[in-house]
Amino acid sequence: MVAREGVPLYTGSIMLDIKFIRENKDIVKAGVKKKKSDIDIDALLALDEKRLGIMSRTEILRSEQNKMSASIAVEKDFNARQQMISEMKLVKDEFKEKEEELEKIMAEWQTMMLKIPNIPSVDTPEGTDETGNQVIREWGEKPEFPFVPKEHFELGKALGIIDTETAADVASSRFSYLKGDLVLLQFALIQMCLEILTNEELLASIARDAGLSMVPSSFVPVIPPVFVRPLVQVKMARYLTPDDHYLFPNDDLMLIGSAEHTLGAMHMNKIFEESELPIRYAGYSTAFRREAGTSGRDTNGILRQHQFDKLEMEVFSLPENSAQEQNFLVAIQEYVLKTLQLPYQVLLVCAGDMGFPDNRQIDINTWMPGQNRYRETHSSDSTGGFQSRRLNTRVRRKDGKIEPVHMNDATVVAIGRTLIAIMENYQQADGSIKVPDVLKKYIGKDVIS
RNA sequence: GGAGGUGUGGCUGAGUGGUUGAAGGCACUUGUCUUGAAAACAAGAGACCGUUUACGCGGUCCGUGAGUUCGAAUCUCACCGCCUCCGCCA
Repeated sequence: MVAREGVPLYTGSIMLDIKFIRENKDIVKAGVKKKKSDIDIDALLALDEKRLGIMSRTEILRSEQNKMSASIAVEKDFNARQQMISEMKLVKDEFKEKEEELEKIMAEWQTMMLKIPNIPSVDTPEGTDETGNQVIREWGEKPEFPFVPKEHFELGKALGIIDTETAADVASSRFSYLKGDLVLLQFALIQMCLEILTNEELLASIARDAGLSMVPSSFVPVIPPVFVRPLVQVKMARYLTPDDHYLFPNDDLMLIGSAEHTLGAMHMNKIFEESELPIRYAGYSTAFRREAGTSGRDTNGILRQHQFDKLEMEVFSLPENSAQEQNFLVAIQEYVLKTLQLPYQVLLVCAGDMGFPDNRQIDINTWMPGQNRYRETHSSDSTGGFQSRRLNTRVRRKDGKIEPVHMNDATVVAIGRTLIAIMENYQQADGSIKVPDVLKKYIGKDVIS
């Protein structure tokens, strides 16, 4: 089922609806172009026409076969029966031939379909890389230091709370030992965020302050598997380049790069009733990333690691509510950063820089004084019905119509980078780090020194 | 790791080669009855693809995939999941 090389073979129903592509050729073409994909929509549609032609011929043959079989079943006369059976043998041969032809075209068709990215929303800016991203909001006062602020790895090493050197000997580069108060800080962050996500009163006020007319229910905390089947990753539209993932071919498994990968797949092949939605999850897991092709970039400290822990939100909602859901998730992200008093900017990610399954992506970059710039700490992906169509996660509307649910995922807190932001923003002249007010109660001290 | 068992529609559960997308029950929807509800009775209800203005028609789906056969839920093989026992580990 899974090819050892390349992308696992997936034979389920697929991605962008082919009907939608047929009927909205120009929209899809423009969207694909905006996303900087080189997939040829005209070629796909031509292939699709061929596919439908062969399909209808196969179905006619199959229909004849079914009718004949039924006749054979009720035929009492032995000779007549034998006669019919030998006739059927001929039909069978032709049928097999057509079916093989169809199979070949289906494989080609599917390969193309899998390569079509989600179409960017209208408000998504044009652009090829992160320079095209638009800052839509900024918050917070950048701290002023009467000294030259240090980077997190200098602070961490001096305080004995980050050890990448031993980790490199034991594991390899891009791993680390987090120690002492930094570990307490991690669990304090997680605890604080889970308290936010399960406090319905607070969630309601976050929604209200963001101008959203919704009464959100609590997020359900989840600890998901960190291993996932490659085929499921294909359905999540997260199996793009095999090099990005840790693969375990002996077990036909791979490590997740985010809790999103196993949270989003929780309801494969499920039809929700309209009244069951929305469903909101908060998943805590370790994320694993090979960081292939990033050698030389961010090599110091814990900014870009092969392994880091992360709390992630995943929401399944009705299609008409998914835009609002994304705004809600971003509002939660901003609430967390405001609570921690960390300056940030909110970016509308441009078409060329956004994820393959996204139709709208919002990133948050948090101020890192040691680097004297904003770095990405949060991401929010609105994938619409793109992933759910592949996963076959649907909703039965009140009028009986069935359609893909919409899916949103977003970071609550990515541990490594958030720790960096705290360390660098809260550092003091002597190299110690003040504990943010809201975290003091979890750690039981005011300063890490 | 060894031995055995098992996988049918939202749930339960019949069905071991021939008009079986699949009996029965539960749940669901709509009627009748009722002041209303319950109960009873009657009828209806799967998903996907193609085709059709529509009614409809055709095809696919009984864990997944491949095979045998004129014909597969039913037979064969592989894989996946679940259960029980033994071993091992926590």
